[in-house]
Amino acid sequence: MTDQTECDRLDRRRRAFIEAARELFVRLGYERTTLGDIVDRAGGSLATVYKLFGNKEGILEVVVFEKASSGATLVREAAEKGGTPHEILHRLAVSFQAHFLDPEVVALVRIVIARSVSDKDFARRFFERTATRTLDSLQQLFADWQDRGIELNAPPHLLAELFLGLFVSDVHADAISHRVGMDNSLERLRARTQFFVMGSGVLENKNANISFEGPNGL
Amino acid sequence: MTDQTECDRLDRRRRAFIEAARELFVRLGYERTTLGDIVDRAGGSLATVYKLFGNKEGILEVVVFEKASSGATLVREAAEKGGTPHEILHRLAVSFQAHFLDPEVVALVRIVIARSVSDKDFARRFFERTATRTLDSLQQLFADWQDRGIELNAPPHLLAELFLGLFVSDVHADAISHRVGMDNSLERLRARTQFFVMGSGVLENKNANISFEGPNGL
DNA sequence: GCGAAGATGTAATAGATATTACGCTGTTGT
DNA sequence: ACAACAGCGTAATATCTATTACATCTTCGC
Repeated sequence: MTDQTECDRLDRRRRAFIEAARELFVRLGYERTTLGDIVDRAGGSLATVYKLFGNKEGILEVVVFEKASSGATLVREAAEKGGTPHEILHRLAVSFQAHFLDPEVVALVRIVIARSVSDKDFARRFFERTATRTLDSLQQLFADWQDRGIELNAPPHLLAELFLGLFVSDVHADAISHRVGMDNSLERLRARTQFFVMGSGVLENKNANISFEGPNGL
Repeated sequence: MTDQTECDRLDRRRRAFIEAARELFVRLGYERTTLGDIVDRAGGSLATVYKLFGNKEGILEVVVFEKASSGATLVREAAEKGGTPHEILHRLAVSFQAHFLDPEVVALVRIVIARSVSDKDFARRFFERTATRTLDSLQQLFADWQDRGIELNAPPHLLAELFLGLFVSDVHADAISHRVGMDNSLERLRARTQFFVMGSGVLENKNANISFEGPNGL
């Protein structure tokens, strides 16, 4: 038994199951997707599914947490490019919108919410790895700005909640209404960034240019 | 057959079924609640459930739409009391928070989202009767203010979305995380209202006092 | 009290699907 | 080429629950 080839073969199977499961979960939801469906689509056999994932929950766990990333990376990237706070916030808004409103992400959120009733721990872990981390990293960002002398109207953690809330409320609407009359125009996004800039008090620091000289542990 | 007493008897049964179903749906979710559970808790019999509601979906429909009210009434009430826009918005924030974060409402939202995958129309109707109506009525409010000479930073419909979003994002967080570390303090609410007041530009109209002399079709 | 309409409780039906068991097949390393 | 073994396909199991059917019991006007 050459471990390498074995591992590859199984790994390919594993990938196939995961892709198929994601596709189906997204389209039909968790409950309505049967293990039979997954096997039909991925090839292979039920026995292998059970060997690899233990049970149906096991596959869901893998599918969800593979896709569930926090926005921390996006925050870092937007901040690293520098510019005025307003510019940074707008960049961030663009990438947040793209990330959170990705139909696959929304579909997985639906599934997590549905499961959260019977498996609170699962949902809590999901929340932790997505929202909580993103909030922390936003809070860091605002705290950094404050340290650099930018005046803010509210404590960083409140601003973090408010900024993220701008997008979460859209995710929620999308999760329920399945994008009826959803407007994702750049205009709308700009208006929201503008609104946040005014509300947070960042506006008054219009000329502050964030560059990278100070110690920056973000 | 005296229609009245018959009607009363059936009605009492109907109420009992609805209450029991709501209690169970909220606690266990829709899928995990069996019609047997409902009958056990409400008394009566399966046959009567089918006579009254047709099938399991029928009960869900009634339970959900009985509880799903729009915030339009809250908007009207808050506006009618008058005061500065800031005061009105704060009153509104208080009642919105109480309404949207009611655990039963959140639980029903979870159910609607879960069902939205297989029954988009159901979810769309829910969205229509809650979010859309509330948005319309907020938009009205802001448009009225504008007509009375209050300057706003953004068009009324955008402000309506943003104001409602302040609460929807909390509902979403609650729906997933089941209130771990949720802060519903009045301080936080005040900060949010303040934030909105700044962002919307209502602040600059600090002295405007909304009274009721003009035609007001809200 | 009586009789009929309607409610009740129980049990049968029927279909779905997670999970397990098992014999078969193709691959792999020698 | 071959022996061992991992994955395959199928079928059986076992349970669960919406829905229907039916015989019995209540209720209520008369």
